[in-house]
Amino acid sequence: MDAARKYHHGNLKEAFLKAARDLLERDGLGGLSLRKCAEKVGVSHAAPKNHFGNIAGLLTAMVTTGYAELAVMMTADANTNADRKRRRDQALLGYVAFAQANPALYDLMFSRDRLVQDDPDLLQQVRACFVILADCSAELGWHHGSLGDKTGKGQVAMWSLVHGYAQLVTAERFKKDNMKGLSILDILPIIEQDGQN
Amino acid sequence: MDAARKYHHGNLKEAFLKAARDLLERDGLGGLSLRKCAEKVGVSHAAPKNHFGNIAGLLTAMVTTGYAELAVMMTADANTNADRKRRRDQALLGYVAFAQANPALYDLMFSRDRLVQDDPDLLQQVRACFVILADCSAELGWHHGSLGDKTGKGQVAMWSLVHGYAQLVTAERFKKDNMKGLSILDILPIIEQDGQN
DNA sequence: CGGAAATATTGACACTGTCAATATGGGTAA
DNA sequence: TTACCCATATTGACAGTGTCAATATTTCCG
Repeated sequence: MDAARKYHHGNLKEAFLKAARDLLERDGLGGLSLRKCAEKVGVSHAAPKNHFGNIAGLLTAMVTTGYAELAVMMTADANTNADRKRRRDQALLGYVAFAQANPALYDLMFSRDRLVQDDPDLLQQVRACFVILADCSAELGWHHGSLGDKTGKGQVAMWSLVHGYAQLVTAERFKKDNMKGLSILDILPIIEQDGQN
Repeated sequence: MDAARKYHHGNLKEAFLKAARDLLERDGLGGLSLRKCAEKVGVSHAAPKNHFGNIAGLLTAMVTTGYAELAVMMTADANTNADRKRRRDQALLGYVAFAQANPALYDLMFSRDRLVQDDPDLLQQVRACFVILADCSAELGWHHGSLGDKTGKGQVAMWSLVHGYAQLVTAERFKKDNMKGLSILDILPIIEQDGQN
């Protein structure tokens, strides 16, 4: 049997995820609904019940794929770049690029009340992204020159900085006034020690 | 005429803001609706139309008061503290304290699709908060020891760091694993130069 | 005092997520 | 093949939502 043609529709789950993603980026979170997705896919309005349970399940699944894509964006050319520092820069640029390419999805990825926060798949993908960022922070000389960071300060600082920057740079409200075209690499040297840059 | 007793209800606008605030922190954004607010206040379901237009107007007004409160939290003891550095620390602690005390509101304050983003009152309060943060960043020695920051790097970095930290520390998802009880002042020294701390 | 304006109510509408009941087709064991 | 079970999809219904037009009530002001 063809795996892509089982039963009525075939791969309805992925079709729903794609439809939801399209609607999200086109009309924003407010323009996304289960019934619109169902119409877009061409099934009845209650079809997603079996696959996602409720709308929080659909959004959580979509967000989970978002974290997976984010990890890919951060490690895209990890092989081609032998230089560790350049790899770190590319990871941070990839992070911001993902947020800018998918602003509504990125916002939803940090939503506090639309997702199933303890979903195992979601947590796994989130941790994968955090590990990559932790590697980035390991490149920096914390504690005023002494390498190594056993307290986690550096990881929290890196996570905070890049997430805060991504959130601000993708917000319509701050685009004109404050960001001034600064890239994440422009402000990164501030948290580096000893003039490495 | 008593200003608090005009017409049917009297100060319906503020009553709605208070009801919305209560519902938001109690039940989250998903549990907040115009009709619940109306029932809580004791008026009909279409009453807020005259004062806020639509629900985006109500949320925007509520968020605007949130920014005003945030500014107060950052400058609460600006007079009692003569030391500039301690004032800065108190401002950052106040910022995070506000986010932790009002997690749902803080999240809504950075929402991208539930607010009237170009509301003049909202923008004014946002800018007031940014000015305070800019003052905080002016305390730091950017550009590797040279004081002064004409590019805005420092302001963007400060805004990104404290917002990212506040967002992460108020997210259920990250509370256990990663934050490890670090305060904003713990990670702040990382973006300071020349071992000022 | 009387009209105008602000404010609140009522009723209706389309839209939403969710659920129970039902229908349909695939997979599998006899 | 046949018969059954289960996954999957449909239908219909329901309560809840924001929004609007029409209407009613109160206050304000000339």
